[in-house]
Amino acid sequence: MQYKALDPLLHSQLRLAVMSLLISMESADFVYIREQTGSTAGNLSVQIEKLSTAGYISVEKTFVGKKPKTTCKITNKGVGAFESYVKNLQQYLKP
Amino acid sequence: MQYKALDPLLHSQLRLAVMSLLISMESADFVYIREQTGSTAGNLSVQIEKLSTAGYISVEKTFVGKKPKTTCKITNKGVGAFESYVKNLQQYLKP
DNA sequence: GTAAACTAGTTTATTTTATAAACCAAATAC
DNA sequence: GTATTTGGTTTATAAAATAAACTAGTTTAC
Repeated sequence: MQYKALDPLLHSQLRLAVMSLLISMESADFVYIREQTGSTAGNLSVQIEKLSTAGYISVEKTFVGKKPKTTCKITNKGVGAFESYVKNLQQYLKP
Repeated sequence: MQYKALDPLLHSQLRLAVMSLLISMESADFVYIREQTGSTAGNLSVQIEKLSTAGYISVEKTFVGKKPKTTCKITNKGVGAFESYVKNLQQYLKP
């Protein structure tokens, strides 16, 4: 079979966008990711939780002044998963 | 927002594989597509129906000898949709 | 100072999707 | 003839995405 399976965790528009953002920066906070992806907070919360559970990102919750702040970072595992997802996906895209 | 929406009809592993196959050949029949994509007949039947309803592919049912044969072709609309899907998706893939 | 609105999320419910299982009609194999 | 295979479709179930509702606290406007 020429079409390799695509990691279902990454084959989701929002989760892929989150990973795409995080792969190109050291870390990003919840609000920033929400703005960049144009997602709702609820949806983002769920998808971040999934990526975190899978070990693709790490999530840290702190306070900045009196406001809560959720900061996300991609993990080594996440980088690997993203890279092989992209590699597999390329098969589908080139004619 | 930097991440453009990905056509949900194409952002599905099996439907994308079907479109990927069809974009590089004049036509392909059901059995061939099932083999190449490694999908089950039931799943493929459903996804072909969706692509057909969307006007992304055309489906022709004939008989070869006494056996039924379902032949699929990508439409102009389908080519356009696939190309813009790939274009939008690239944003997510490059760091 | 207190009511209204806003921030930063989480949780729960609903809708949609993907997948699997069951089925059907005809053909071929035994 | 009946068992199996072929080429599918239909229906049921599982999983996912999304939206709506809610929480907990903060800031702003009177």
